[in-house]
Amino acid sequence: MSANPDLLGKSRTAVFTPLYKQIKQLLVSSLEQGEWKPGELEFARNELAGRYHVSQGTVRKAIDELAGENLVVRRQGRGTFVATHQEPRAQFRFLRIVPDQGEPVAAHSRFLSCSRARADAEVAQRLGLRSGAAVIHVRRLLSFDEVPVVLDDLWLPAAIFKGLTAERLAAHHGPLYGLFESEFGTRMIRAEERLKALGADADTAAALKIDRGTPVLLVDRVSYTYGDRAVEVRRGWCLTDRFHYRNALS
Amino acid sequence: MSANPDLLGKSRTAVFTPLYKQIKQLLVSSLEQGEWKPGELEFARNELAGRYHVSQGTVRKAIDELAGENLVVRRQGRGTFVATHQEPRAQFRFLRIVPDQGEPVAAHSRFLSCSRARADAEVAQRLGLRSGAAVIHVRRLLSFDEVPVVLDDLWLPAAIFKGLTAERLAAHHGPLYGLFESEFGTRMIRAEERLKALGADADTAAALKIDRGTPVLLVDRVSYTYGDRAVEVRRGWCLTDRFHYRNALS
DNA sequence: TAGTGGTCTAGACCACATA
DNA sequence: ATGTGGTCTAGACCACTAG
Repeated sequence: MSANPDLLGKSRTAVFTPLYKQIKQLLVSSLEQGEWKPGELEFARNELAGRYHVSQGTVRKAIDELAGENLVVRRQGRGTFVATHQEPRAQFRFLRIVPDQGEPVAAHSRFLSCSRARADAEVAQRLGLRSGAAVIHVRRLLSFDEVPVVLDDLWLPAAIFKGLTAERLAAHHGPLYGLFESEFGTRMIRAEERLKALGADADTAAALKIDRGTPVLLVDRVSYTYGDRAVEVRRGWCLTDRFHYRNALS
Repeated sequence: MSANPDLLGKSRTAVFTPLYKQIKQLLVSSLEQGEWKPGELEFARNELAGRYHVSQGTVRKAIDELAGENLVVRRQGRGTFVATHQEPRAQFRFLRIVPDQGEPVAAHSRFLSCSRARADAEVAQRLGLRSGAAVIHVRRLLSFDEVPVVLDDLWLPAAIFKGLTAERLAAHHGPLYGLFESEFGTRMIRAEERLKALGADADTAAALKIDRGTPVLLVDRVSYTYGDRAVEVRRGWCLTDRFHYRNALS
Protein backbone atom coordinates (compact mmCIF):
# COMPACT_ATOMS: atom_id res chain seq x y z
CA MET A 1 0.00 0.00 0.00
CA SER A 2 0.95 3.64 -0.13
CA ALA A 3 2.74 5.39 2.70
CA ASN A 4 1.04 6.87 5.75
CA PRO A 5 3.01 10.06 6.17
CA ASP A 6 0.94 11.12 9.16
CA LEU A 7 1.25 7.84 11.05
CA LEU A 8 4.00 5.75 12.44
CA GLY A 9 5.37 2.99 10.31
CA LYS A 10 4.33 -0.53 11.04
CA SER A 11 7.40 -1.93 12.71
CA ARG A 12 10.03 0.75 12.75
CA THR A 13 9.43 2.07 16.22
CA ALA A 14 10.85 0.95 19.52
CA VAL A 15 7.39 0.30 20.98
CA PHE A 16 4.89 -1.08 18.55
CA THR A 17 1.56 0.74 18.50
CA PRO A 18 -1.12 -0.70 16.26
CA LEU A 19 -2.34 1.56 13.49
CA TYR A 20 -5.93 1.39 14.70
CA LYS A 21 -4.85 2.60 18.15
CA GLN A 22 -3.17 5.60 16.59
CA ILE A 23 -6.26 6.37 14.55
CA LYS A 24 -8.43 5.98 17.61
CA GLN A 25 -6.26 8.47 19.48
CA LEU A 26 -6.54 10.95 16.64
CA LEU A 27 -10.30 10.62 16.71
CA VAL A 28 -10.43 11.01 20.49
CA SER A 29 -8.35 14.16 20.20
CA SER A 30 -10.78 15.55 17.67
CA LEU A 31 -13.69 14.72 19.95
CA GLU A 32 -11.91 16.29 22.90
CA GLN A 33 -11.34 19.52 21.01
CA GLY A 34 -14.97 19.60 20.01
CA GLU A 35 -14.26 19.21 16.32
CA TRP A 36 -17.52 17.32 16.09
CA LYS A 37 -20.45 18.23 18.30
CA PRO A 38 -22.92 15.71 19.65
CA GLY A 39 -25.03 14.86 16.67
CA GLU A 40 -23.87 13.44 13.39
CA LEU A 41 -20.26 12.52 13.10
CA GLU A 42 -18.57 13.87 10.04
CA PHE A 43 -16.76 10.72 9.29
CA ALA A 44 -17.83 7.71 7.38
CA ARG A 45 -15.72 4.63 6.99
CA ASN A 46 -14.68 5.41 3.45
CA GLU A 47 -13.88 9.03 4.10
CA LEU A 48 -11.65 8.32 7.08
CA ALA A 49 -9.94 5.46 5.33
CA GLY A 50 -8.99 7.94 2.65
CA ARG A 51 -8.03 10.68 5.06
CA TYR A 52 -5.59 8.51 6.99
CA HIS A 53 -4.53 6.31 4.09
CA VAL A 54 -5.43 3.06 5.79
CA SER A 55 -7.92 0.38 4.94
CA GLN A 56 -11.55 0.51 5.97
CA GLY A 57 -11.09 -2.45 8.30
CA THR A 58 -8.50 -0.57 10.30
CA VAL A 59 -10.73 2.48 10.67
CA ARG A 60 -13.55 0.22 11.68
CA LYS A 61 -11.50 -1.34 14.44
CA ALA A 62 -10.67 2.10 15.81
CA ILE A 63 -14.34 3.07 15.82
CA ASP A 64 -15.17 -0.30 17.38
CA GLU A 65 -13.24 0.74 20.44
CA LEU A 66 -14.79 4.20 20.55
CA ALA A 67 -18.21 2.60 20.44
CA GLY A 68 -17.20 0.15 23.15
CA GLU A 69 -16.24 3.07 25.38
CA ASN A 70 -19.53 4.80 24.64
CA LEU A 71 -17.84 7.76 22.97
CA VAL A 72 -19.76 7.26 19.76
CA VAL A 73 -22.93 5.47 18.75
CA ARG A 74 -23.40 3.59 15.53
CA ARG A 75 -26.72 3.29 13.81
CA GLN A 76 -26.90 0.94 10.90
CA GLY A 77 -27.81 2.63 7.68
CA ARG A 78 -27.64 6.12 9.21
CA GLY A 79 -24.12 6.75 10.37
CA THR A 80 -21.86 7.12 13.39
CA PHE A 81 -22.68 9.81 15.91
CA VAL A 82 -20.99 11.48 18.83
CA ALA A 83 -22.64 10.01 21.90
CA THR A 84 -24.69 12.29 24.12
CA HIS A 85 -26.18 12.05 27.58
CA GLN A 86 -29.46 13.29 26.14
CA GLU A 87 -30.16 9.96 24.49
CA PRO A 88 -32.51 7.58 26.25
CA ARG A 89 -29.99 4.76 26.03
CA ALA A 90 -27.58 6.74 28.19
CA GLN A 91 -30.11 7.61 30.88
CA PHE A 92 -29.36 4.78 33.26
CA ARG A 93 -25.66 4.46 32.65
CA PHE A 94 -24.81 6.73 35.57
CA LEU A 95 -28.01 6.34 37.56
CA ARG A 96 -28.01 3.05 39.41
CA ILE A 97 -30.72 3.73 41.96
CA VAL A 98 -33.91 1.94 40.95
CA PRO A 99 -37.09 0.92 42.73
CA ASP A 100 -37.27 -2.55 44.28
CA GLN A 101 -40.56 -3.18 42.53
CA GLY A 102 -41.44 -2.21 39.00
CA GLU A 103 -39.48 -0.70 36.18
CA PRO A 104 -36.75 1.93 36.47
CA VAL A 105 -38.40 5.31 36.44
CA ALA A 106 -37.09 8.77 35.58
CA ALA A 107 -35.93 10.85 38.52
CA HIS A 108 -36.89 14.42 39.23
CA SER A 109 -34.27 16.88 40.47
CA ARG A 110 -34.87 19.76 42.84
CA PHE A 111 -31.89 22.02 43.33
CA LEU A 112 -31.47 23.20 46.89
CA SER A 113 -28.41 25.36 46.40
CA CYS A 114 -25.68 26.35 43.98
CA SER A 115 -22.82 28.48 45.17
CA ARG A 116 -19.16 29.22 44.69
CA ALA A 117 -16.87 27.77 47.29
CA ARG A 118 -13.27 26.83 47.92
CA ALA A 119 -12.23 23.22 47.54
CA ASP A 120 -11.19 21.55 50.75
CA ALA A 121 -8.11 19.35 50.69
CA GLU A 122 -9.99 16.18 49.83
CA VAL A 123 -12.12 17.56 47.01
CA ALA A 124 -9.15 19.43 45.59
CA GLN A 125 -7.01 16.31 45.58
CA ARG A 126 -9.71 14.28 43.88
CA LEU A 127 -10.30 16.93 41.22
CA GLY A 128 -6.62 17.46 40.64
CA LEU A 129 -6.81 21.07 41.85
CA ARG A 130 -4.81 22.88 44.48
CA SER A 131 -6.39 23.13 47.90
CA GLY A 132 -8.60 26.20 48.14
CA ALA A 133 -9.24 26.38 44.39
CA ALA A 134 -12.57 27.81 43.28
CA VAL A 135 -15.30 25.23 42.88
CA ILE A 136 -19.05 25.29 42.46
CA HIS A 137 -21.03 23.43 45.04
CA VAL A 138 -24.45 22.11 44.12
CA ARG A 139 -26.90 20.41 46.42
CA ARG A 140 -29.90 18.67 44.97
CA LEU A 141 -32.64 16.33 45.96
CA LEU A 142 -33.58 13.46 43.68
CA SER A 143 -37.13 12.19 43.88
CA PHE A 144 -38.96 9.32 42.29
CA ASP A 145 -42.70 9.73 42.08
CA GLU A 146 -42.55 12.66 44.49
CA VAL A 147 -40.69 10.56 47.06
CA PRO A 148 -37.31 12.05 48.04
CA VAL A 149 -34.68 9.32 47.71
CA VAL A 150 -31.23 10.83 47.19
CA LEU A 151 -29.54 13.92 48.57
CA ASP A 152 -26.59 14.78 46.32
CA ASP A 153 -23.65 17.11 46.91
CA LEU A 154 -21.64 18.02 43.82
CA TRP A 155 -18.35 19.84 43.55
CA LEU A 156 -17.32 21.10 40.11
CA PRO A 157 -14.23 23.07 39.05
CA ALA A 158 -15.34 26.69 38.72
CA ALA A 159 -12.94 27.22 35.84
CA ILE A 160 -14.92 24.78 33.72
CA PHE A 161 -18.43 25.40 34.99
CA LYS A 162 -18.26 29.17 35.17
CA GLY A 163 -21.73 30.63 34.95
CA LEU A 164 -23.54 27.65 36.45
CA THR A 165 -26.30 29.07 38.63
CA ALA A 166 -29.35 27.84 40.46
CA GLU A 167 -31.49 29.47 37.80
CA ARG A 168 -29.85 27.61 34.95
CA LEU A 169 -30.09 24.38 36.86
CA ALA A 170 -33.76 24.90 37.57
CA ALA A 171 -34.47 25.82 33.96
CA HIS A 172 -32.86 22.65 32.66
CA HIS A 173 -34.76 19.48 32.02
CA GLY A 174 -33.32 16.01 31.62
CA PRO A 175 -30.08 14.52 32.90
CA LEU A 176 -27.63 16.87 34.59
CA TYR A 177 -24.82 15.46 32.48
CA GLY A 178 -26.78 16.54 29.42
CA LEU A 179 -26.60 20.13 30.66
CA PHE A 180 -22.89 19.88 31.38
CA GLU A 181 -22.27 18.56 27.91
CA SER A 182 -24.38 21.02 25.95
CA GLU A 183 -23.76 24.18 27.99
CA PHE A 184 -20.22 23.66 29.28
CA GLY A 185 -18.67 21.44 26.63
CA THR A 186 -17.73 18.84 29.20
CA ARG A 187 -18.85 15.31 28.57
CA MET A 188 -18.65 12.70 31.36
CA ILE A 189 -17.09 9.54 30.03
CA ARG A 190 -16.73 7.31 33.02
CA ALA A 191 -16.87 7.39 36.80
CA GLU A 192 -15.58 5.54 39.83
CA GLU A 193 -17.76 5.01 42.83
CA ARG A 194 -17.24 3.94 46.42
CA LEU A 195 -20.23 2.71 48.37
CA LYS A 196 -20.65 2.61 52.11
CA ALA A 197 -23.50 2.19 54.56
CA LEU A 198 -23.78 4.71 57.34
CA GLY A 199 -26.26 6.55 59.52
CA ALA A 200 -27.99 9.64 58.17
CA ASP A 201 -26.72 12.97 59.46
CA ALA A 202 -29.01 15.87 60.31
CA ASP A 203 -29.13 17.40 56.82
CA THR A 204 -29.75 14.09 55.13
CA ALA A 205 -32.40 13.10 57.64
CA ALA A 206 -34.24 16.37 57.11
CA ALA A 207 -34.08 16.21 53.32
CA LEU A 208 -35.16 12.59 53.08
CA LYS A 209 -37.71 12.92 55.88
CA ILE A 210 -36.18 10.18 57.99
CA ASP A 211 -34.75 9.91 61.48
CA ARG A 212 -31.14 10.75 62.18
CA GLY A 213 -29.04 7.62 62.21
CA THR A 214 -31.26 5.73 59.79
CA PRO A 215 -28.97 3.59 57.61
CA VAL A 216 -28.42 5.20 54.22
CA LEU A 217 -26.25 4.26 51.27
CA LEU A 218 -23.38 6.65 50.66
CA VAL A 219 -22.38 6.80 46.99
CA ASP A 220 -19.13 8.64 46.53
CA ARG A 221 -18.25 9.35 42.91
CA VAL A 222 -15.50 10.91 40.84
CA SER A 223 -16.40 11.50 37.18
CA TYR A 224 -13.93 11.80 34.35
CA THR A 225 -14.04 13.43 30.95
CA TYR A 226 -11.77 12.92 27.94
CA GLY A 227 -8.18 12.25 28.83
CA ASP A 228 -9.10 10.89 32.24
CA ARG A 229 -9.47 14.36 33.69
CA ALA A 230 -11.54 14.38 36.90
CA VAL A 231 -14.23 17.05 36.59
CA GLU A 232 -16.82 16.17 39.21
CA VAL A 233 -16.90 14.94 42.77
CA ARG A 234 -20.31 13.82 43.88
CA ARG A 235 -21.53 12.44 47.16
CA GLY A 236 -25.02 11.05 47.44
CA TRP A 237 -26.95 9.78 50.42
CA CYS A 238 -29.58 7.32 49.30
CA LEU A 239 -32.55 6.01 51.18
CA THR A 240 -32.73 2.34 50.27
CA ASP A 241 -35.90 1.21 51.95
CA ARG A 242 -37.83 0.82 48.71
CA PHE A 243 -34.97 1.42 46.29
CA HIS A 244 -31.63 -0.23 45.69
CA TYR A 245 -28.38 0.29 43.87
CA ARG A 246 -28.17 -2.18 41.06
CA ASN A 247 -24.99 -3.50 39.58
CA ALA A 248 -24.03 -6.11 37.04
CA LEU A 249 -20.83 -8.10 37.50
CA SER A 250 -19.52 -9.43 34.25
CA MET B 1 -15.52 -20.13 -1.21
CA SER B 2 -16.84 -23.64 -0.50
CA ALA B 3 -20.17 -24.28 1.20
CA ASN B 4 -20.69 -24.39 4.96
CA PRO B 5 -22.94 -27.42 5.24
CA ASP B 6 -23.05 -27.15 9.04
CA LEU B 7 -23.99 -23.48 9.13
CA LEU B 8 -26.78 -21.37 7.83
CA GLY B 9 -26.37 -19.69 4.49
CA LYS B 10 -25.54 -16.05 4.39
CA SER B 11 -28.83 -14.50 3.39
CA ARG B 12 -31.31 -17.26 2.85
CA THR B 13 -32.95 -17.17 6.24
CA ALA B 14 -35.84 -15.09 7.47
CA VAL B 15 -33.77 -13.60 10.31
CA PHE B 16 -30.19 -12.96 9.44
CA THR B 17 -27.68 -14.29 11.96
CA PRO B 18 -24.05 -13.47 11.33
CA LEU B 19 -21.74 -16.39 10.80
CA TYR B 20 -19.51 -15.40 13.69
CA LYS B 21 -22.51 -15.42 16.05
CA GLN B 22 -23.33 -18.94 14.99
CA ILE B 23 -19.77 -20.04 15.53
CA LYS B 24 -19.68 -18.33 18.90
CA GLN B 25 -22.80 -20.21 19.92
CA LEU B 26 -21.26 -23.50 18.86
CA LEU B 27 -18.20 -22.73 20.94
CA VAL B 28 -20.30 -21.75 23.96
CA SER B 29 -22.19 -25.02 23.67
CA SER B 30 -18.93 -26.91 23.68
CA LEU B 31 -17.78 -24.99 26.72
CA GLU B 32 -21.08 -25.63 28.45
CA GLN B 33 -20.85 -29.34 27.87
CA GLY B 34 -17.35 -29.35 29.25
CA GLU B 35 -15.76 -30.41 25.99
CA TRP B 36 -12.76 -28.35 26.99
CA LYS B 37 -11.74 -28.07 30.62
CA PRO B 38 -10.20 -24.96 32.12
CA GLY B 39 -6.67 -24.98 30.80
CA GLU B 40 -5.60 -24.97 27.22
CA LEU B 41 -8.25 -24.59 24.64
CA GLU B 42 -8.10 -27.15 21.88
CA PHE B 43 -8.72 -24.69 19.17
CA ALA B 44 -6.40 -22.46 17.31
CA ARG B 45 -7.53 -19.99 14.72
CA ASN B 46 -6.42 -22.11 11.78
CA GLU B 47 -7.88 -25.31 13.11
CA LEU B 48 -11.31 -23.86 13.76
CA ALA B 49 -11.36 -22.03 10.48
CA GLY B 50 -10.90 -25.40 8.84
CA ARG B 51 -13.38 -27.18 11.03
CA TYR B 52 -16.21 -24.75 10.30
CA HIS B 53 -15.15 -23.87 6.78
CA VAL B 54 -14.99 -20.17 7.39
CA SER B 55 -12.16 -17.68 7.25
CA GLN B 56 -9.83 -16.98 10.13
CA GLY B 57 -11.18 -13.49 10.54
CA THR B 58 -14.65 -14.82 11.20
CA VAL B 59 -13.41 -17.27 13.82
CA ARG B 60 -11.44 -14.47 15.38
CA LYS B 61 -14.50 -12.30 15.69
CA ALA B 62 -16.37 -15.12 17.44
CA ILE B 63 -13.51 -15.56 19.90
CA ASP B 64 -13.34 -11.79 20.36
CA GLU B 65 -16.78 -11.89 21.88
CA LEU B 66 -15.99 -14.89 24.06
CA ALA B 67 -12.96 -13.04 25.38
CA GLY B 68 -15.07 -9.94 25.95
CA GLU B 69 -17.44 -11.97 28.08
CA ASN B 70 -14.54 -13.45 30.02
CA LEU B 71 -15.33 -16.97 28.87
CA VAL B 72 -11.85 -17.42 27.43
CA VAL B 73 -8.51 -15.73 27.87
CA ARG B 74 -6.06 -15.07 25.09
CA ARG B 75 -2.35 -15.00 25.63
CA GLN B 76 -0.26 -13.83 22.77
CA GLY B 77 2.13 -16.42 21.51
CA ARG B 78 0.70 -19.13 23.75
CA GLY B 79 -2.88 -19.72 22.81
CA THR B 80 -6.49 -19.28 23.87
CA PHE B 81 -7.59 -20.80 27.15
CA VAL B 82 -10.82 -21.54 28.92
CA ALA B 83 -11.07 -18.89 31.62
CA THR B 84 -10.90 -20.01 35.23
CA HIS B 85 -11.64 -18.39 38.56
CA GLN B 86 -8.27 -19.66 39.80
CA GLU B 87 -6.40 -17.06 37.79
CA PRO B 88 -5.21 -13.96 39.59
CA ARG B 89 -6.80 -11.71 37.00
CA ALA B 90 -10.22 -13.09 37.92
CA GLN B 91 -9.80 -12.66 41.67
CA PHE B 92 -11.44 -9.28 42.02
CA ARG B 93 -14.06 -9.63 39.33
CA PHE B 94 -16.68 -10.82 41.81
CA LEU B 95 -15.15 -9.37 44.98
CA ARG B 96 -15.81 -5.65 45.17
CA ILE B 97 -15.12 -5.07 48.86
CA VAL B 98 -11.74 -3.41 49.29
CA PRO B 99 -10.05 -1.45 52.07
CA ASP B 100 -10.39 2.34 52.07
CA GLN B 101 -6.65 2.69 52.43
CA GLY B 102 -4.03 0.65 50.65
CA GLU B 103 -4.18 -2.00 47.98
CA PRO B 104 -6.90 -4.65 47.58
CA VAL B 105 -5.93 -7.61 49.69
CA ALA B 106 -6.90 -11.27 49.55
CA ALA B 107 -9.76 -12.28 51.80
CA HIS B 108 -9.82 -15.24 54.14
CA SER B 109 -12.92 -17.40 54.45
CA ARG B 110 -14.12 -19.15 57.58
CA PHE B 111 -17.08 -21.42 57.04
CA LEU B 112 -19.58 -21.29 59.86
CA SER B 113 -22.05 -23.82 58.52
CA CYS B 114 -23.01 -25.92 55.54
CA SER B 115 -26.26 -27.82 55.53
CA ARG B 116 -29.03 -29.10 53.36
CA ALA B 117 -32.23 -27.11 53.48
CA ARG B 118 -35.38 -26.41 51.54
CA ALA B 119 -35.62 -23.32 49.40
CA ASP B 120 -38.10 -20.77 50.61
CA ALA B 121 -40.32 -19.09 48.04
CA GLU B 122 -37.94 -16.24 47.34
CA VAL B 123 -34.76 -18.28 46.96
CA ALA B 124 -36.58 -20.86 44.86
CA GLN B 125 -37.94 -18.22 42.54
CA ARG B 126 -34.57 -16.61 42.09
CA LEU B 127 -32.88 -19.95 41.40
CA GLY B 128 -35.61 -21.06 39.05
CA LEU B 129 -36.55 -23.96 41.33
CA ARG B 130 -39.88 -24.97 42.79
CA SER B 131 -40.57 -23.80 46.31
CA GLY B 132 -39.26 -26.33 48.83
CA ALA B 133 -36.62 -27.73 46.48
CA ALA B 134 -33.44 -29.05 48.05
CA VAL B 135 -30.70 -26.48 48.40
CA ILE B 136 -27.42 -26.25 50.24
CA HIS B 137 -27.07 -23.37 52.63
CA VAL B 138 -23.59 -22.09 53.43
CA ARG B 139 -22.72 -19.41 55.92
CA ARG B 140 -19.26 -17.96 55.94
CA LEU B 141 -17.30 -15.11 57.42
CA LEU B 142 -14.92 -13.17 55.23
CA SER B 143 -11.98 -11.50 56.94
CA PHE B 144 -9.26 -9.18 55.78
CA ASP B 145 -6.14 -9.21 57.91
CA GLU B 146 -7.96 -11.09 60.66
CA VAL B 147 -10.70 -8.44 60.75
CA PRO B 148 -14.19 -9.87 60.07
CA VAL B 149 -15.83 -7.76 57.37
CA VAL B 150 -18.52 -9.75 55.56
CA LEU B 151 -21.03 -12.32 56.71
CA ASP B 152 -22.27 -14.25 53.68
CA ASP B 153 -25.25 -16.55 53.27
CA LEU B 154 -25.25 -18.72 50.15
CA TRP B 155 -27.98 -20.89 48.71
CA LEU B 156 -27.02 -23.40 46.05
CA PRO B 157 -29.15 -25.96 44.18
CA ALA B 158 -28.48 -29.31 45.86
CA ALA B 159 -28.85 -31.07 42.53
CA ILE B 160 -25.76 -29.36 41.23
CA PHE B 161 -23.68 -29.07 44.38
CA LYS B 162 -24.36 -32.54 45.73
CA GLY B 163 -21.56 -33.56 48.07
CA LEU B 164 -20.62 -30.06 49.18
CA THR B 165 -19.77 -30.29 52.87
CA ALA B 166 -18.19 -28.13 55.52
CA GLU B 167 -15.13 -30.36 55.34
CA ARG B 168 -14.64 -29.83 51.64
CA LEU B 169 -15.14 -26.12 52.05
CA ALA B 170 -12.60 -25.93 54.85
CA ALA B 171 -10.09 -27.97 52.90
CA HIS B 172 -10.29 -25.69 49.91
CA HIS B 173 -8.01 -22.75 49.36
CA GLY B 174 -8.56 -19.83 47.03
CA PRO B 175 -11.76 -18.39 45.61
CA LEU B 176 -14.99 -20.24 46.28
CA TYR B 177 -15.92 -20.00 42.62
CA GLY B 178 -12.71 -21.86 41.86
CA LEU B 179 -13.97 -24.78 43.94
CA PHE B 180 -17.38 -24.71 42.28
CA GLU B 181 -15.75 -24.78 38.89
CA SER B 182 -13.20 -27.53 39.49
CA GLU B 183 -15.25 -29.79 41.77
CA PHE B 184 -18.79 -29.27 40.54
CA GLY B 185 -18.30 -28.33 36.92
CA THR B 186 -20.21 -25.12 37.36
CA ARG B 187 -18.55 -21.93 36.29
CA MET B 188 -19.98 -18.56 37.30
CA ILE B 189 -20.12 -16.26 34.30
CA ARG B 190 -21.86 -13.18 35.52
CA ALA B 191 -23.90 -11.91 38.44
CA GLU B 192 -26.46 -9.27 39.29
CA GLU B 193 -26.32 -7.45 42.59
CA ARG B 194 -28.66 -5.24 44.57
CA LEU B 195 -27.20 -3.06 47.28
CA LYS B 196 -28.95 -1.58 50.26
CA ALA B 197 -27.99 0.00 53.54
CA LEU B 198 -29.63 -1.32 56.66
CA GLY B 199 -29.08 -1.97 60.34
CA ALA B 200 -27.25 -5.11 61.41
CA ASP B 201 -29.41 -7.89 62.82
CA ALA B 202 -28.37 -10.00 65.79
CA ASP B 203 -26.47 -12.66 63.83
CA THR B 204 -24.61 -10.10 61.76
CA ALA B 205 -23.76 -8.01 64.77
CA ALA B 206 -22.34 -10.99 66.59
CA ALA B 207 -20.30 -12.23 63.65
CA LEU B 208 -18.87 -8.82 62.78
CA LYS B 209 -18.42 -7.84 66.42
CA ILE B 210 -20.55 -4.72 66.14
CA ASP B 211 -23.69 -3.41 67.83
CA ARG B 212 -27.12 -4.35 66.59
CA GLY B 213 -28.48 -1.67 64.30
CA THR B 214 -25.07 -0.53 63.10
CA PRO B 215 -25.44 0.42 59.41
CA VAL B 216 -24.15 -2.35 57.15
CA LEU B 217 -24.12 -2.76 53.41
CA LEU B 218 -26.38 -5.53 52.16
CA VAL B 219 -25.13 -7.10 48.94
CA ASP B 220 -27.73 -9.35 47.38
CA ARG B 221 -26.48 -11.40 44.47
CA VAL B 222 -27.72 -13.90 41.92
CA SER B 223 -24.99 -15.63 39.93
CA TYR B 224 -25.43 -17.20 36.54
CA THR B 225 -23.59 -19.90 34.65
CA TYR B 226 -23.67 -20.76 30.95
CA GLY B 227 -27.01 -20.20 29.31
CA ASP B 228 -28.06 -17.64 31.91
CA ARG B 229 -28.97 -20.32 34.42
CA ALA B 230 -29.11 -18.97 37.97
CA VAL B 231 -27.06 -21.23 40.22
CA GLU B 232 -26.33 -19.20 43.33
CA VAL B 233 -28.15 -16.79 45.58
CA ARG B 234 -25.87 -14.94 47.94
CA ARG B 235 -26.59 -12.36 50.59
CA GLY B 236 -23.72 -10.58 52.27
CA TRP B 237 -23.70 -8.13 55.15
CA CYS B 238 -20.65 -5.92 54.93
CA LEU B 239 -19.16 -3.69 57.55
CA THR B 240 -18.06 -0.60 55.66
CA ASP B 241 -16.32 1.42 58.32
CA ARG B 242 -12.85 0.87 56.89
CA PHE B 243 -13.86 -0.90 53.67
CA HIS B 244 -16.04 0.04 50.73
CA TYR B 245 -17.71 -1.46 47.70
CA ARG B 246 -16.00 -0.19 44.61
CA ASN B 247 -17.60 0.13 41.25
CA ALA B 248 -16.63 1.53 37.89
CA LEU B 249 -19.26 3.15 35.69
CA SER B 250 -18.34 3.09 32.07
C1' DT C 1 -30.97 4.78 -5.63
C1' DA C 2 -27.29 6.03 -2.87
C1' DG C 3 -24.93 6.01 1.33
C1' DT C 4 -24.22 4.13 5.70
C1' DG C 5 -22.78 0.40 8.89
C1' DG C 6 -22.19 -4.93 9.21
C1' DT C 7 -20.12 -9.12 7.64
C1' DC C 8 -16.83 -12.05 5.31
C1' DT C 9 -12.83 -13.51 2.67
C1' DA C 10 -7.93 -15.05 1.59
C1' DG C 11 -3.84 -13.98 2.43
C1' DA C 12 0.13 -11.47 4.26
C1' DC C 13 3.12 -10.05 7.77
C1' DC C 14 4.39 -8.75 12.67
C1' DA C 15 4.84 -9.78 17.78
C1' DC C 16 5.49 -13.07 21.19
C1' DA C 17 6.34 -17.50 23.56
C1' DT C 18 8.25 -21.97 23.56
C1' DA C 19 10.97 -25.84 22.35
C1' DA D 1 12.05 -22.99 13.91
C1' DT D 2 7.38 -23.35 14.77
C1' DG D 3 2.98 -22.14 16.31
C1' DT D 4 0.19 -18.99 18.55
C1' DG D 5 -2.40 -14.57 18.72
C1' DG D 6 -2.43 -9.56 16.72
C1' DT D 7 -2.70 -6.51 12.88
C1' DC D 8 -3.68 -5.03 8.22
C1' DT D 9 -5.22 -5.07 3.44
C1' DA D 10 -8.38 -4.63 -0.70
C1' DG D 11 -12.30 -5.81 -2.07
C1' DA D 12 -16.83 -7.98 -2.09
C1' DC D 13 -21.47 -8.36 -0.74
C1' DC D 14 -25.47 -7.93 2.61
C1' DA D 15 -28.63 -5.15 5.76
C1' DC D 16 -30.65 -0.99 6.78
C1' DT D 17 -32.20 3.91 6.26
C1' DA D 18 -33.44 7.85 3.89
C1' DG D 19 -34.30 10.90 0.02
